[in-house]
Amino acid sequence: MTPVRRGQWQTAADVLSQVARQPGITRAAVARTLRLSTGSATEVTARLRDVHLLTEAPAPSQGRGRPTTVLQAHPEGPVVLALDLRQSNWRSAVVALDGSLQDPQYTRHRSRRAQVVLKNLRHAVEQTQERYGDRLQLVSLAVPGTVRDNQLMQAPTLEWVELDLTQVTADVDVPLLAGNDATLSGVAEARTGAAAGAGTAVHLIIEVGIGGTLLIDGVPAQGASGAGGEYGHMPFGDRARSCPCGARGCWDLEIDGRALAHHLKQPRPDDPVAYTEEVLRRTDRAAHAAVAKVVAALGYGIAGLVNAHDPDVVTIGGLAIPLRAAAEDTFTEAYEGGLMRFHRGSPPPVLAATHQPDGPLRGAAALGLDQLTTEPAIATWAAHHS
Amino acid sequence: MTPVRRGQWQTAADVLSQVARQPGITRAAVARTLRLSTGSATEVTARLRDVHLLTEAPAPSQGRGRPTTVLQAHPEGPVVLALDLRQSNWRSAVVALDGSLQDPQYTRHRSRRAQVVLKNLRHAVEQTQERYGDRLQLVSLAVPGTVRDNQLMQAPTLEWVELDLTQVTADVDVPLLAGNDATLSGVAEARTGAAAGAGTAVHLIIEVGIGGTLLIDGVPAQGASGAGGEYGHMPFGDRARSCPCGARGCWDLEIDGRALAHHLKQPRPDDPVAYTEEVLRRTDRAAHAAVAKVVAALGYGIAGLVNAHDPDVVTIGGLAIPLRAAAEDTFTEAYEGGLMRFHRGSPPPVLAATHQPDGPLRGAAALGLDQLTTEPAIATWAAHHS
DNA sequence: CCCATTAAACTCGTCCTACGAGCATAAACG
DNA sequence: CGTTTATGCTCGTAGGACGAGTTTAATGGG
Repeated sequence: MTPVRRGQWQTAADVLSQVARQPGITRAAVARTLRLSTGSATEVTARLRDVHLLTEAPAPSQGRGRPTTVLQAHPEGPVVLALDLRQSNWRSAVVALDGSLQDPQYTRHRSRRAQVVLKNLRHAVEQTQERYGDRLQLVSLAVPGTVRDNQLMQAPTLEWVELDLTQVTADVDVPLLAGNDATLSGVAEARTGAAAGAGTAVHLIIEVGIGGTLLIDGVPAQGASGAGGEYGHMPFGDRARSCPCGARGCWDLEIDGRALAHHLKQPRPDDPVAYTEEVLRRTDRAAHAAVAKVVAALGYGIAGLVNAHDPDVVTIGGLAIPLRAAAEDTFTEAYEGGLMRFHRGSPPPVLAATHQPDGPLRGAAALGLDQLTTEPAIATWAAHHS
Repeated sequence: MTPVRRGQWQTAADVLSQVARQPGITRAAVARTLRLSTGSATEVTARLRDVHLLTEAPAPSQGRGRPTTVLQAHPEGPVVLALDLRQSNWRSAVVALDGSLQDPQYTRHRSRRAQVVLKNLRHAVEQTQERYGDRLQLVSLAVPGTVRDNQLMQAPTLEWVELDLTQVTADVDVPLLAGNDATLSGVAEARTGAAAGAGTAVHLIIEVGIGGTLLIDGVPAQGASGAGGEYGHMPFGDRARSCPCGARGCWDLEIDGRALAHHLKQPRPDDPVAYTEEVLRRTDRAAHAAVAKVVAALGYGIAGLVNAHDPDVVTIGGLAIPLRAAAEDTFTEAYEGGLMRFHRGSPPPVLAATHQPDGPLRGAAALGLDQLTTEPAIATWAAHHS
């Protein structure tokens, strides 16, 4: 409750950010990267230990010299509850400051009705609150749909309409941070996955339609209301075809199972993901041709995004990985053919995402931890913990 | 040369950023926005005065109470030389910490040959160095072309090939910051123009082709090598048409004078800008139809970018303004028709840029000042000035 | 014209943090 | 077992931010 003095916990915040971004980092390594003197490092870690934010464990010795310690989350430290809502199930984990996941849970939906699912999430939040008490600082939720200021605007896979997600934390006095699952999986890739270390990264994931995000230094460009990253609704496609989103010529329509069905002159599939997997298993010429068309549209669109954003790396996830693998040459040709000439010398690599199923959960965890490792958050926590 | 103590000049840097971003701001206003106590404000300004970074002038009194002061750049303070290279001329101005432009100059190219133009710029830099001495901290250069790590990759309007721009500062020991003119005009709009205050903004400018940038909190997303923002080379267009950039179906080809000529079945114009202005002056049906097609492509593409980035506002400059004005309804129809449904309730406004001719210069100045108002830059300056 | 009101500047004691220098310590190496 | 090496620890110093109290310069009412 004492007013926060400017810069008081600045260095401490920097240290915690390091710990959150590189779990298992040692005290000496942190001091080196932050250019801290050993004296300051001693002081900062002592202070962080005093307020229950960190503990230290002896690090395995690396050659000569006095061994250093590994910085770990304090057993009484703050945590984030990360939730990942998916079409047929949802997952949760409690995340400590060093990024470690505790109590991972996996639950299949019994009912897919919005109110039932939200009630289950709310229950999970309440249980976590009971278990962790004041340690629970934030709930970070990944949702497969367009999210705007904690409101779900549309969720085609779940077939939900507009929905207030703050219901999830209605029973507890903890802030909620809801985000799009594709965006969050991009965060995971940019922090600890295939795009780790990239200054600018583009992440794309195909499930039903294509979603993604632009990441700058690991921070997603979420736009004015958090709805950024709807790359599937850029008009890369045939303007004659209209999209359920309301626009026409959307890239989406050229990419997912619906596009395959169109090329194969079949009716629009109920489950575009399963349909795509089915087509990928087929070995006939028609299936190959349809896949090639989709892969070309993918490579071509990615090239456009590379032209626009000049990323260090592009990461792809979901069905994009098997699709590309099914027509590697077609992809490369479309991708490189769509690039501006000066990019061709060293085109940004298009890498498969490494986190895959737990990307959204990891990303939600990472963005949640970002909130905890800000200076004001730490100062507030410290003020309450002697 | 004394090592910089962490956080030593943090508050001072915050104050200077305020001054640079809001020229003419008063000391009291700065203290309020930064939540500084009056005591701290007194100390910080005194320190900044001592090291020749700021001066204070009495502010016109606003009602009761002791009058405050306006924070201004110190007459002996650091400056940036902002340069704006254009097709037929170049401009320069010396920018002080409070954003004030001194010694504005305007020079028409006598020759458009790269080496001649660069020599003139180099001469201007040298003269500024002679006049300002150590006060000159940075040269910030706007160029109409793709810039990558201070190298010009392509400049279609100037018809220059790859070029090392660091030649401009070869005679002086001052860093160079080169950037694309469209990107920099976007910075100007986001800081003090039509997009002022926007968290996320998209800026687009049509001259020869279409360029632009995504701005997040006034900072352009410049990509891995500074070549971001080439929106003209997203494949929004007809894939059958190939673009001089090497790709196909570029938006560029649907937007500028070359597109108008295509629609009017005329040969590719030498000067697409003049050609566009000419067509805009025509009153015949064919010209109107051609303009309408281009305007539709513009609105449609902007909608795609809005879907992808969810900006607070879109700003347009150059020929985009008269083009839209020539077919307002067509634009609105294409723009709103291309938006995802949930954006239609309140589509981001598409505003005319307010800086227009001096946008790139202002943007270059702003990004240059960003460099000077960082904590390490201030600490270094202070160490050298008693 | 003077004094109350108001907003802001100034002064100063206190607290806090980062730093550096010097010293202590725990491993590996020969 | 001493030397080498990297790191941790202690403590004196310096400087900034803050708050409380005081002063100052304007307005506006009586």
